[in-house]
Amino acid sequence: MQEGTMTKPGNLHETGGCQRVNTVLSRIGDKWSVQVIMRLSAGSLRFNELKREIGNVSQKMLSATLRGLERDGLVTRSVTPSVPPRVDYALTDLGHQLLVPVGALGDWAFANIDAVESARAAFDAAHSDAARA
Amino acid sequence: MQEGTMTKPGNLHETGGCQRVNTVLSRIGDKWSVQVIMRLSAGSLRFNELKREIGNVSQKMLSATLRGLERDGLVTRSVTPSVPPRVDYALTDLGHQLLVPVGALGDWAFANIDAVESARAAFDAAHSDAARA
DNA sequence: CCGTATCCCTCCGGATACTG
DNA sequence: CAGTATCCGGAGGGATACGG
Repeated sequence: MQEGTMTKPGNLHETGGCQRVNTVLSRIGDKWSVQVIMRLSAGSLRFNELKREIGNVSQKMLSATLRGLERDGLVTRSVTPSVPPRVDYALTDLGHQLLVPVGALGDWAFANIDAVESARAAFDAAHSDAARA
Repeated sequence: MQEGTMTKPGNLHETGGCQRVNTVLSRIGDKWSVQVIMRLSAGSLRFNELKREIGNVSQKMLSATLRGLERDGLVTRSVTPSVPPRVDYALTDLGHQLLVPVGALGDWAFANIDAVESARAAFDAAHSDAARA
């Protein structure tokens, strides 16, 4: 982490910055955005290809997620007006750049998921101690 | 991003891994976790210190967030049974390690927030074109 | 001081059906 | 194929009041 940005106590009083950054974090945290970004990292995909790959996502949420990502300038939506219509989604430069920190986070999560899950198990066990000495 | 983990197409079929990783991403994405982790990066804080620093968080959400982080093994909760009671929260090793990728993401967000916001403005303008030629 | 409990309301997200 | 529209349940999250 760098000291010169939002992590320094000196500018934490600038709450506006935290709020704005939070809007980006919220997008990362929502249920499908990361999945979509990951799938598109290999190249552009059509709507139903995306839907098939992710598997358990509804059309509603997929289109909503894609619209959100498009709105944020992270993916492009290319319509080919043929019959049947064809729509391709791809990452923008910004989207590819986002892939770097998101990938780092994903790698951390992947590396530490066992630690987190065992911590959860321990915590839950310690707090359901209706049965103990 | 590394090729060897969850980002490789070869193991995307292992949906269980994605699901598990998603639980961690959800914690990052929730409204207060990142703020708390950031504040605790400088050292331990008491409940109301934390609450005051963040400012607009309710007790309910702060305690819920802290319990979640504690459950995941990211923060510790130290009770000093005095009168009045004193409770200190601090990052665990795992929490400090998480700070690295989270900081990277925060830095990305901070660096690109302008691009994202202008993309949003452009998108919104293009889609509220009830008034045009 | 440090929470928990309750109420209440909004938004997320799934299922289904329909349109271009 | 690529969505939109509608309905609906449930989780998220704020305000307030109360307990240890």
